[in-house]
Amino acid sequence: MARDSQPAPAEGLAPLGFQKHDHDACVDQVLAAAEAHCAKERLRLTPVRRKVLELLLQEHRALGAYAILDRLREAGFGSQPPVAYRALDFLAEHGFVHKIERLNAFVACVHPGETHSPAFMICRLCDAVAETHSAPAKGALGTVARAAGFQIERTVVEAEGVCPACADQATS
Amino acid sequence: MARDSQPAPAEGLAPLGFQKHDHDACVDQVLAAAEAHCAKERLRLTPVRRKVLELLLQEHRALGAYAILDRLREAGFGSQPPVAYRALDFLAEHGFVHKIERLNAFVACVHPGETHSPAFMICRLCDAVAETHSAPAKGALGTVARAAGFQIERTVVEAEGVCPACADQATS
DNA sequence: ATTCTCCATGTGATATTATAACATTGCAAG
DNA sequence: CTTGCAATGTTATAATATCACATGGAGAAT
Repeated sequence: MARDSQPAPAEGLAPLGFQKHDHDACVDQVLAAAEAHCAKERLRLTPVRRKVLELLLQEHRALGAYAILDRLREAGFGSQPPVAYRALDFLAEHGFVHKIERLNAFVACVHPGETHSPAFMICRLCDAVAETHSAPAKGALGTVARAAGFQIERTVVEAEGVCPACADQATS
Repeated sequence: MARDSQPAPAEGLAPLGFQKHDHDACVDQVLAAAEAHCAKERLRLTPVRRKVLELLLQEHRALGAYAILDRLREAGFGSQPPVAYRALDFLAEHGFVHKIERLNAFVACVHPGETHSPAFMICRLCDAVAETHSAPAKGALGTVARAAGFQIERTVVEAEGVCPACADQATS
C-alpha cells in the first residue's frame, strides 16, 4: 500500500492520540482488555485476530487491509485478502477496531468495550488518527433527523486536517 | 454496479430529502444555478460535467462512479473510468456534488454555491441520501481538536439508518 | 472415544473502485 | 497563425473488497 511506504513521521515521534505516551504499555493494556472482553463474551480472539489487533495498536495510524495483509504474511499467516478482511470484520463488529471511511483503512480502538460512537481526527500528512467521542445524533443532526423521520443507526464523523506534529514540522 | 440494480424503492415515491417535491423543477433549478455560478467564476461546465450533474440530480441517491459511467456511455460520452472521475472531481471541487465516503459514491448537492460543511443521512435500504448542514468543528469536536492542536480542514459527517419511506414499508 | 457440527482459516478467482500515463482535440491569447 | 493550455479520450493497471469452496480444529452430543 502506498500509504504504508510514504515519508512517515520520524519513528518515535509518531503520534498517538497525538500525544507522547508509553506505547508498549498502551498496546499491552488494550490487548489485555480485549482478551478479557472476549473471554467474558465467549468471543474467540484467535491468533490472526489478535495479531491484526496488535499490528493496529502498534501504529496510531490507519492501515489499509493490504498493508495488514503484508504483515500477516510476514508473520506466517495466510496471505489472501479474506484473511485480513475477516479478522478486521470480527474486530470491527466487536468494537476493537474502527474503519476510517475517508481512507478505506483501519485503526485500533483505544477504549474498546465501552459502546461508543467515535469521531476521528485524521492527519492528511502522516495518516495519524486520534479517536475521540461524538454524539452527533444527540445534537442538531439528531433534531433534523427526527424531524425528517429518519432513524439514525450509526454515524461516521471524521475530521481531516493537520496534526500538531506535522504542523510543527511545516513551520520549522 | 450492484447498488444500481437493487430492488430500489418504487419509482415515484423515490425519496428526495425524503420528501415529495417537484422533481423536474428541482433538477432544472439547481442546474441553472450551477450554470450561473460557473459563468460567474469562469468555470467550464462542459457537456460531460453538466450531464453528470444532471444524472445525479435526477436521483436523490448516491450513485457509484461506474453507474454514472454506464449512463455516460449510453449518452454517447467516453466510457472509460477517467471520464467519470474527472467530471466528478470537478463537480466535487466546486461543491456541486459530494462524495459519500461510506458508500464510495456520489450525490448532487442540493444547495450549491453556498460554502457549507454538509452532513448526510443515508438510508441503508434504498440508498436515498438527504443532505443537511453540520458544523461539528464548532461544537465538542472543535473543542477537542483545538485542545489537541489539531487543525480541522474538512469534516465528514454521515448518518446511516432508515429513511421514512423504507420504515413505512417495513411496518406495513 | 467417536462422531458431528460449527466456526475459523486458507486459497483461487473475481468484482468494484480508482489512478497513471499518454495521445488528441479544440479554443483562446498572443 | 501558432503556441499553450485545459478538457477529453483511451489503454493499462493499481488498490480495495468479496465470492465460493476446501480444509481443519475445538467443543457438544452420543
